[in-house]
Amino acid sequence: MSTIDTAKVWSLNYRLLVSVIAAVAPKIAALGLDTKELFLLGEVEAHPYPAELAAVLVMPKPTVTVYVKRLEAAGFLRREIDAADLRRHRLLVTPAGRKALSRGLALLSDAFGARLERLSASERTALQRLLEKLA
Amino acid sequence: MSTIDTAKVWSLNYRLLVSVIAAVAPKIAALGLDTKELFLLGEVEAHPYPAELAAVLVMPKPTVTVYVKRLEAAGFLRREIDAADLRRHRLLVTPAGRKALSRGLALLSDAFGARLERLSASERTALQRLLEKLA
DNA sequence: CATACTTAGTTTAATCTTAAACCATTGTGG
DNA sequence: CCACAATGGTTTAAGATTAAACTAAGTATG
Repeated sequence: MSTIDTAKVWSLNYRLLVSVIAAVAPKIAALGLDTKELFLLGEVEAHPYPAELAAVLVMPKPTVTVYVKRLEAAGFLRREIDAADLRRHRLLVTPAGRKALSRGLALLSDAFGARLERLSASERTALQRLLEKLA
Repeated sequence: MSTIDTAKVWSLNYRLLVSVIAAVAPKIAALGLDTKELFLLGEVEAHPYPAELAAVLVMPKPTVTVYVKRLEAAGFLRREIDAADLRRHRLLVTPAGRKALSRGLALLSDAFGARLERLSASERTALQRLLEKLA
């Protein structure tokens, strides 16, 4: 595959993601969540500290600070100072946060599902397998 | 695959893109280009009008205005008023723009190359075809 | 223990992005 | 023709994002 084609595949993939996410954004917003807040909330259980979230989500620390503040204000997150290390803020998803998270993920899933209807069943299976190989 | 898993696959895919792009961004910047400017420049030949670019790249018109201005200032793009419709600005990639574009795409291609090496040649072709259908 | 070094998270200030309103031109129905 | 809606593009002003500098806490070294 040529250089140009390789780059094209990825910019296609990128555009696909951006457009599907843009399409669900309003519905996610209705849950009281911004799309990126949703992604962040989805990683809190696995990575309960802001510094870890910044690393995993590939975003700068100040951005995490802002999102965590908003999620906390919205009641989707709580924070506790880690007794063992007073610098660290352990984050906890509240029940309301868990509910919003699962609804948000369902919306995302639906949105991608709709797009996937352009493909046949076997094509969908193939795509999923390819993405899993890459991710 | 459950709802949650579907969403997870796509958010993983999203993160993959973001992190690889973040990794090449400095090299692309050395060409005098921002990543998004590169994506835009790459579509100018196929879609030579700002309104079309906004639609294809899933970005608001004012954003296109800004990027086009910068690309023009950098000498990568020229614009002509369309004789047939005085509202339209036809965009043209300059030789310098073409050079920067192909270098930028090569950088992107290198960065994604490692990932794509996980796939066979035929799998890569299949992936491209599937993404084209979806995007 | 001091001193210097690293890490967690925040603040501030600058930059990037974009919604809303705008102007100019073109298309259209009466 | 002539309102009037639609389209292409820009401006402005507000909001989102983030680099740089900072505070506070922990770690390591002599």
